[in-house]
Amino acid sequence: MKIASWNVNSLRVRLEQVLEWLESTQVDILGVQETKLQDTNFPLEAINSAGYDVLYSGQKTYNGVALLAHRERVVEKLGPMLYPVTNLPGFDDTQKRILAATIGDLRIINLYVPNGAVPDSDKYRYKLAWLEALYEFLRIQLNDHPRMVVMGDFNIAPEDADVHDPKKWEGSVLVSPRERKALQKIVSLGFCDSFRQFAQEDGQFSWWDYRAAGFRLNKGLRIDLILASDAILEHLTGSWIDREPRAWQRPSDHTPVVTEFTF
DNA sequence: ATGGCGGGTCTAACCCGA
Repeated sequence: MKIASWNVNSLRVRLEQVLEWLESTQVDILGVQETKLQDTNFPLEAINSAGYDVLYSGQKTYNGVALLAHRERVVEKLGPMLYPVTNLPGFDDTQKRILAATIGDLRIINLYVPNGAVPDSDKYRYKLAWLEALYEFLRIQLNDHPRMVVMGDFNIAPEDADVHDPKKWEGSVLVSPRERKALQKIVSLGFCDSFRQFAQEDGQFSWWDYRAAGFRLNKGLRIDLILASDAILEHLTGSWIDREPRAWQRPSDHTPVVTEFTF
């Protein structure tokens, strides 16, 4: 089974790209971030017609997440998406950034972690508070669901190897020590960064700035991650970044990341 | 050092992202 995560930067603009990519890659479960759509405007029929069940939690203008599961390859074999969660428990937040669901005995969590603006700003403090609430949520969830995939736009590059120019980025938001520690704390609950479970070439990123020819010059960051819990570690068979959609006309600034499992 | 691109919507001397 192939599980993928893609920040599409407006599902309204990127819908055809998402459907084309799913058709060509045969990805089974996809977490989408930054739909930027109210639920009343969600393209439910188009996604259902493409063969996917979908859950979504959106708002106007900002944020918004969705979770797609292929009807024949996932839902009919393992079961429907159940027990959705769209908020971090105990964290008062109007921003739609999380969507969790259970498929069979697999708990899937799709995230759009706050950006954080600049270190020590209000948005940065919100990011750290959000990550702390996420830590508590995942700690509880792992007890009930040892088989778990946590994916999304983490807005954190875990290591300097995930940054095109670590010197230039040092201390900036997306790489600053406090947010990296918050991510490490979450991973330490019992996850691995699936991409790093396999030998990878240097300079592989999942986001490139639209400005200053970021993609052409490969000035990017790897901030889109798929974490796998220890209980499913043995089922990992591969993890990669598909750069192709970033080269398409009118692309998202993120490209999809994929992890494959034996189940 | 700055701004650059590309989404959004209150279409702007706009806001936001990463």
